[in-house]
Amino acid sequence: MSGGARRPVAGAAAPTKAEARAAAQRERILAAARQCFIERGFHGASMASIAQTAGMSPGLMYRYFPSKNAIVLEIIARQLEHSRLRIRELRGSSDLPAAIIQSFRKWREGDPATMHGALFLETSAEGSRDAQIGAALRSADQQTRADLQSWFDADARKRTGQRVEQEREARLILLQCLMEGLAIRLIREPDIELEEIEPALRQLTDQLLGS
Amino acid sequence: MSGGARRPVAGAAAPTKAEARAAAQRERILAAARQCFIERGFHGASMASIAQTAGMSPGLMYRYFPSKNAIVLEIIARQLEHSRLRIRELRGSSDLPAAIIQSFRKWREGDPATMHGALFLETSAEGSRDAQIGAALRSADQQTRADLQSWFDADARKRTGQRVEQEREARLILLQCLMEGLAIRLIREPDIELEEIEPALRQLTDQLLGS
Amino acid sequence: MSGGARRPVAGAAAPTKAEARAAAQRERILAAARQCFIERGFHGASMASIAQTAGMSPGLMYRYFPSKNAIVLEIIARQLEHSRLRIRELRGSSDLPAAIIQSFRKWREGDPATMHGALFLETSAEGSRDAQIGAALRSADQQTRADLQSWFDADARKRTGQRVEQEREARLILLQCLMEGLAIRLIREPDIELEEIEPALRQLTDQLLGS
Amino acid sequence: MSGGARRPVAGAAAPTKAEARAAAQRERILAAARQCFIERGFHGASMASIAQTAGMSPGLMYRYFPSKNAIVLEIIARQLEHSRLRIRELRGSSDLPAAIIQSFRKWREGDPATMHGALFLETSAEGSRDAQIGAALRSADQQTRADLQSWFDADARKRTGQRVEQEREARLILLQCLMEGLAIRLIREPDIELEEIEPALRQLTDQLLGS
DNA sequence: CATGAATGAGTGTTCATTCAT
DNA sequence: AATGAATGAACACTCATTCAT
Repeated sequence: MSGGARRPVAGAAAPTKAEARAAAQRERILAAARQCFIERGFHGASMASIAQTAGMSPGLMYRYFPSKNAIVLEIIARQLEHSRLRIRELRGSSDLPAAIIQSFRKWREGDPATMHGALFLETSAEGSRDAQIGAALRSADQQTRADLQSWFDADARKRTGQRVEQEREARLILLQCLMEGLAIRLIREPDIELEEIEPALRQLTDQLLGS
Repeated sequence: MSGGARRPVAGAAAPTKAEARAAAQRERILAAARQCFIERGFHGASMASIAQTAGMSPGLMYRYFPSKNAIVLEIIARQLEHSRLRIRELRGSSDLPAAIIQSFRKWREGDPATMHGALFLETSAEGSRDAQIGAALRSADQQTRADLQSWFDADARKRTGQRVEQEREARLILLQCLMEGLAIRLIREPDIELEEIEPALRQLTDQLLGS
Repeated sequence: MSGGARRPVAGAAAPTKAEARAAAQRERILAAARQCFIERGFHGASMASIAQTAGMSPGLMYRYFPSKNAIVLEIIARQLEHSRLRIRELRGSSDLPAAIIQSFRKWREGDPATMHGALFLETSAEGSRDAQIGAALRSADQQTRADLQSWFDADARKRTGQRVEQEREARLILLQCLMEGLAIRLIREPDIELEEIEPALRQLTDQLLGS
Repeated sequence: MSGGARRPVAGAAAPTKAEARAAAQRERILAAARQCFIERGFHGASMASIAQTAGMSPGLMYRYFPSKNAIVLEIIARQLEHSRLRIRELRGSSDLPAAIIQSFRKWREGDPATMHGALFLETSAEGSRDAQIGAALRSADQQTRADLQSWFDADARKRTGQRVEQEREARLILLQCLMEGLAIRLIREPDIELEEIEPALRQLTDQLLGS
């Protein structure tokens, strides 16, 4: 990004038409791949099926991605970024549990701007085997934790009398556990009524957050 | 053992030598498959690699399991059973958070009698695509929830002044979320110090359990 | 051919270049399969051997046929069609036996436009086990019978009673043909009523054995 | 068979108990193999299925036959012998067509003492590929021809020109039998001179087509 | 004599990847 | 830029054959 324009065009970072097209093609491929991965898994989805879903030939995909694995990695990276943005959105909210619930609700409705549950699970599993994915996961988790941290700091307005002053880190981790655990729950039991668990969730988050 | 009756006991379950050997072979295969599945995933592990790990020829495995899928299902079934037993063990404990921590500690040390994290994740992901696995998961979840239920009932000794009397179900779900979320956490961040989160976890479980 | 419209003809059946190539590939595969089936049988011929004979990779064949069985069925269908056409050719002939002899001569010389003997036998055998092949055989037999029927109708001209003393050997051979042909018939059409053909059979055997 | 007893037992050719048992085992295997071959074909039937049908272990079969192919060859040899005996039975009959019909009727009912149709076809097909089987077929055909020869000689009694108007269908069927039977003949005896059978064939077709 | 566990080469089939067009 | 035909090394699975018991 830094160090000058890659192509000698007027202006600093204006993409050429070709670059814009290439970017659009990449998006098409990634959208198709995401759909196929959700439906059949990373291993189960074939390049041919992704190509068909993207409406292009298998060969063309190799102009934009060097391998299937590269597509997987890019999908994972994007999903992690989406997850992080989703956490960030919660930060401004004054009613945390309601915001969490609302976020999960959108997520469960298949909002493509959020990480899909099956991909979340499969990515986590793959991360325990593939070093590259594992590193990406740890990095994303650190960032997410930092986001939650600043959120806690902002939210630590007047809160009184916690039974014990605990390590912030621990409470952060447990909040994350709660949310990811809920994610799995909703995959494995799609019929859970989110409204019904909201009060209990509120209680827990109150506890974690402080008062 | 040799030269006499093959079933010298009046009881019902004395296995013949052949049956014992067959059972041992099945165990060898399952142990090898578990290891390969952990290392490479359900789809990534080939029958050849499992056979090699088990120290036998590929063809021989088909004497004990009709297909690779049957092995996968058996692995999943056992892992689910182990998960359930692990929950049960916690029930008798007087110090719940400590027991949870202890359980997770054993689990993280790779105790083969507990469900492996990567398998847990991959099983959950696969369950969202494969109907048979999905059904097994839902069934196991119901049983686990029932176990937790009875545990709650037993533990509902004198507890006073909850801010709001909430639905039991919701609290059960959230406890499960917390634990499963912690499972994922430990896969994705193996360096988390369990002792450091114990106090906060205790706080949450107290909240969920009642007082 | 190049540079212009891909379908320059007003007619309906002008194939594109790609379609023509696909058709040619299918023919190459079928020709190779036919040869391999003749040499080694339906079950004895492997996809690898067919691919090698066709001068292509095994994987490529699956672009044109979904399975080995589909190739077998196509080969059988074509052979049945050829058989039927061969019967039809005879119809116009004024000298039937000469035409039959001529037809068999071409057939024995390996004319690939006629059904190969070994395939004929193996198809008949397989038809007694495989329902799909069995149905194809019965259907083809019905059509052939209908063709022969119309031939009879047209050919029922005046016939005079030759009574030439012929070589014994020839009559022996034909008796054997009759019996073995009847064997095939009864496999392919198990519902034939033997009583109903007895008089005609008697006539023929009298002719063969007799004065 | 000649040259003295193989084991130093009293008497010339009296089989020992062991030999008798071995012969019985061979029969069990052959009977099971015949059934399996009929149901699934030479290639489709596995040694395991034959062993199960015979009620013995796969390994034991190798004590009596060196290979699966040896079983196939023995089955074929026996079937050819049965065919020949069947022809012989016809010889004494005063009413040939009735005897043929009767023979085919028994055959179709699955008389295990006669060659099974599917085996007949498959054997004929296999004989065009396997030199050993081909030679066996040619040898058996020669013998059969010789049997028919003597039969002709004996049966050349006075025959009168019946000229009954018969069912068309029956004549159609027999024409088809004749042609298909000829097809088999030419595969099993490629040296047959078509010209030499033309006159007799003409006679038969005239009979079939004619008034 | 008899078993059946064990082998390993072979089967039909799939699929990531390449490349001539 | 784009195609899709082509490859070939997997894959899951089968089976004739062997051999320790």
